[in-house]
Amino acid sequence: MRPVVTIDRIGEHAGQEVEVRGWLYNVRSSGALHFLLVRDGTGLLQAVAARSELPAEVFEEAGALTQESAIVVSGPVRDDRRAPGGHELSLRELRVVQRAEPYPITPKEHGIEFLMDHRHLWLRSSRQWAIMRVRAEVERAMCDYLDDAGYLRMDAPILTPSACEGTTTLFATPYFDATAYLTQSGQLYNEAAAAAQGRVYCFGPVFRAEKSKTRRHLTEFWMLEPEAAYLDLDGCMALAEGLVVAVVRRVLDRRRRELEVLKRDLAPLEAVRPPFPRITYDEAVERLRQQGSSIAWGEDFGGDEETVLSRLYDRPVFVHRYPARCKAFYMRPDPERPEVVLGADLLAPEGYGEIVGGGERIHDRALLERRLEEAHLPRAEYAWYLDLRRYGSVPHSGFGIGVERTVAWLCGLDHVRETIPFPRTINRLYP
RNA sequence: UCCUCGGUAGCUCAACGGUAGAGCAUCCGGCUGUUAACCGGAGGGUUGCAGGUUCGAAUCCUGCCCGAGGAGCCA
Repeated sequence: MRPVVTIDRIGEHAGQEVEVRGWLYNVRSSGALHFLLVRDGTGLLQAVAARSELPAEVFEEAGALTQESAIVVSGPVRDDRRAPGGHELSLRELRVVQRAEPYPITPKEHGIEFLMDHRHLWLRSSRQWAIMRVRAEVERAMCDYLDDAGYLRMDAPILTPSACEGTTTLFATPYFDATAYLTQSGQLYNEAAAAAQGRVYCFGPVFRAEKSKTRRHLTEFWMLEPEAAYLDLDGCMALAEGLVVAVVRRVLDRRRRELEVLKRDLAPLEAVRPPFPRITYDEAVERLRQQGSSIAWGEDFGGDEETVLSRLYDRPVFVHRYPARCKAFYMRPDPERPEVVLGADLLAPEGYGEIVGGGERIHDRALLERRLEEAHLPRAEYAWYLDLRRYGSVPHSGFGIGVERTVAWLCGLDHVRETIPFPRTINRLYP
């Protein structure tokens, strides 16, 4: 009986006759030889059809196959240095499951608009294949790290009654006779969850209706958000540091082949070891000015400032104690310096900018009420949130880490839109 | 919302005031080790839309639509 095998394990079957089920990635022909490059989702395998070894009709059919036709090939496996991947299948039988129509994505260059219009097909090409596998590993590594650290996954709602933080434009959607908003963060619900379970995290899509058109923005993206009771800013930074180190190590360990497909320089990733530098906002402003920036104390950092700062270090860098006016209403002011908050952002190296944002939340009810008022947020909609400060309120912290920005950094991509299967941007809702 | 660049064959681009072209893809033919294979041939166009200038517009002008990069905003 001929075993059905996947290409990633083809090397275990050298000398054996096997069957591979997949799609034709490309075909090259040399008269009496056809080289079929077959993909099956686990890798690429070259199958060779030789005129001298096959019935004429099988040989003809192999040579006439179109790109992305669904095929099942079988024959003996050999080690061959000339073949991509080092293994090769000598074609004995060919079954055409479906002959593909002329495939729009040819082995040549294409523009981003065309590729995004064909995202459903583009995902089959080897770069996108590699990115999706890195993304899946990043998501698993993040969850594994928190699970191992005693955090319980407890997801937050996506449909919410109001703006979580009141700082950003939200997508509105009809909700029976009312209006619901797509969540921009699970943060507030996480605080309720942390009071119930101690250490929690949520993981899911979040939505921003900002008309941002940059390499680091999507309207729909995925964020992992841990939150823990009795955790202070230092503990919060230590958690983020441990998480990022674990994710980088895991990807280097298990997705090295994919990073090679992406031609990612591994040296900067190998350098990601604790401890990460921790600088204050004050120090960051000073460093920026040394670099020629005209930023004034109190201004938030834009993409340019983040890029300049992150290039000063060979590993991710924490910037903590931002001016309160730059940050969300719930961030806890530093008791020793109320004009700054006990929050921290983590900037990824190589110019990738912010991937983590978080810190201590206000646990004092009166102070929180005051901050809500200053932010002109409707008190009624935050009644439940204020309740958390009435019943066993404790110091607590948490952060959010953006999956797409993390993946873009690890893969060395210049835009986050390739890190999510079907990106949603200001002018793309299709496919 | 603002700034910059762009829209020509299915795709990537050239032609920049004087007969719309190339490579890839498709189809036909050739080639026993191809690596985005290569070689020969064929088909393929309302030059984003509307108006204007001109003997003549893909090319110059005006408006609009669409996209990309960036700013702002935001994470």
